[in-house]
Amino acid sequence: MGRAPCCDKSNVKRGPWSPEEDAKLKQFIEKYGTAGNWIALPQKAGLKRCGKSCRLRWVNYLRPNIKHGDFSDDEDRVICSLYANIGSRWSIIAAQLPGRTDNDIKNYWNTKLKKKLMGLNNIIPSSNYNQRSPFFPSQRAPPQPQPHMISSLFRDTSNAGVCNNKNINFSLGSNQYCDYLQSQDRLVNSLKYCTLKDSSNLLMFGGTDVASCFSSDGSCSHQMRYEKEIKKEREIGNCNFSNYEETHQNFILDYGIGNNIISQHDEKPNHVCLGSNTQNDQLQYDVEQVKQLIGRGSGSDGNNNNNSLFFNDENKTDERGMYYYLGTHLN
DNA sequence: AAACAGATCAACCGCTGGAAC
DNA sequence: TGTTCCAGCGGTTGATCTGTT
Repeated sequence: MGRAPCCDKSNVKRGPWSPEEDAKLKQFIEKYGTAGNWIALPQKAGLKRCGKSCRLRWVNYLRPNIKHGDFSDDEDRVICSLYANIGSRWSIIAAQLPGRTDNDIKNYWNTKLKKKLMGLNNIIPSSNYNQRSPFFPSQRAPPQPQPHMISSLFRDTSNAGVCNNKNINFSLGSNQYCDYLQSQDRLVNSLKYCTLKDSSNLLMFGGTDVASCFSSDGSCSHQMRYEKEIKKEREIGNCNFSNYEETHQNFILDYGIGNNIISQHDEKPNHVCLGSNTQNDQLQYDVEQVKQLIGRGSGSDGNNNNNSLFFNDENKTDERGMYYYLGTHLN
């Protein structure tokens, strides 16, 4: 049994709003507010519209101080930086840009900014353009700017010592990628490359293999995960990854499948946990060790560039058959 | 000038989470 | 604790605009 519809769809007007409707809605809200009930508002305001439609019209168009068009370079940077960090959470991004709506930013990203970045950013290996994704073999991987690629646009080479900064934040995550790993019951060097840092010293994971798991909508993002979400994912047994406890300088990086999310970060402040299928299988390092284990790579971003750092504890990564690359674009 | 293709963006849809009961 | 309702969110659609042939 589905939910009851929010309004009688046969009795409400749809499509573009007329100036008269705009005026009615604006006048009503300015006089009475929304009274916390959008569903009841259209009837009170004398509008033959769905409450949702009214809300959307107000929020995206009629609300005071709305800005449209002409995004500044600064706004571009904010959008890109936030997208690199949190992905397509447009309402959060919009909250950082006064006067901009989530809808506007979403449209701007999808129609202009994404293409602009594609044009500027040559990180996307050209060989990938006509290559089927190894993770989604049946799907031609469309070139999409990925967060780690975007970050590289904002690199600050003066931060070359980012890995020595205490604010290192490891992040890896992509629902599609996780779903894939889970459904295939397969770990494919889940940690591939960690490309870049931006001015906030954020390290984002990405790289050739991960970047090639594009979904058609480009939503294969490598997002920083918040504790709330981690908990949720733990609860549903999904795999996902990172957490950053600023208070304790903790970093947890978990590539596991199923019920293998590490949960002991509160117990071991200043530790980095990599992996695991079981807690015994974890690789644990304190922050100082991590600093020492990060070295320069010799070309492993899939683009034949000598531009990666790597996190490499040979004793342990060998037995696990993987390395941890921290790719950067340091020249 | 007409036809077509691609770009744009306002609006819609379905889902989710939280509040109220 | 379970159910219902609603606001808000992100993805998608489709009408319109703009550029190209």
